[in-house]
Amino acid sequence: MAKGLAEQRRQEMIAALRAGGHRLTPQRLAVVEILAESANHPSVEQVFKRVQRDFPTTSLATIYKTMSLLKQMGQVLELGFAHWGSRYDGKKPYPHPHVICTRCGAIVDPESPGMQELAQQMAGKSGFRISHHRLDFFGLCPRCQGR
Amino acid sequence: MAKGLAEQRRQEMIAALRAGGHRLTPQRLAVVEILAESANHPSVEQVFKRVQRDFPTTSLATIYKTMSLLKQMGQVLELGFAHWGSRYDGKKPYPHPHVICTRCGAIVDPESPGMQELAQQMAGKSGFRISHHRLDFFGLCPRCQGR
DNA sequence: TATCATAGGATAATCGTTTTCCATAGCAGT
DNA sequence: ACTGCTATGGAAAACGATTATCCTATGATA
Repeated sequence: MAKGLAEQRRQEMIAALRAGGHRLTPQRLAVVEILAESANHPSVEQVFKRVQRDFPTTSLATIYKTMSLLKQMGQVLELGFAHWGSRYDGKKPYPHPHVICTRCGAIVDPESPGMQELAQQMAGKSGFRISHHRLDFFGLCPRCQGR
Repeated sequence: MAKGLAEQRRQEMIAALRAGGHRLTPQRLAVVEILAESANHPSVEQVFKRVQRDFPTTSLATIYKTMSLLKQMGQVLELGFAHWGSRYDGKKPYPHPHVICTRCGAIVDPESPGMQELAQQMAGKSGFRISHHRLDFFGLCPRCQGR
């Protein structure tokens, strides 16, 4: 929403790239800018097409590589789905709830009340008609914590 | 846990197949039995290997088809992941929280306190060391609700 | 500006899943 | 039980998103 937020995120991502010793190529800067600005959780394909507007020779592989790089630096959040492609969040690269339309694929961020809300309550807030949901926690099980 | 629960789920799945006008083939019955009994959220590959013990000529496609059928009848819950294969829950085929080990792939069902718990709290209960989590709601957005 | 490792581009490879096509076998109805 | 219709199983090809490969080009430093 706020213009300054996108700019701030852009700077943060660029700083992270610099700090990691990565090169600031035009393609990377383009991806960063798109991720910092888009509130619609874009797909790789969508980012690809937008980058192509400025750099027509860009390869899809470059987008994937850049996404992967930003992700492992914690600068983008990947929303991976099993049957459709992944979606990316560069504005809030930390875990937070999402409401997803199974028909058009729209993804919105409900204002997170602290995560201790019920599914039904979230449905009301977003105006979505919730059919089902998914709540996953990732980490190491007791057996695996011993390295 | 209880022996009777698996048997009950098996009966329910068979009844659902009958009600849907689907044939009770040996392969389907084998898949149903495995899903009703396994508490470890098996993958397609795991189900496949177990069915093969009884029916060596079984095809992987058959398992996929059967899983898909049971899923669309609401008799199994699919836990789809973007980068690894899907996992299936035939014991509790309705949305509920899962705790997943990112190292060994173990999946356990924490006793669901009503879903209004924080990630940190769930970590304590399961003994897992949570690194990140995922909370998704699926449904129709306002624009799509108008068919 | 010269150097050199890193990054980009094009394409092939990967992998879980789906589709295709035909032979087989459930499951009525006789 | 027997027959016949149609859904289902089996084998392999197709699929689609993502990843790897390989070579050239280009940032970043001195």
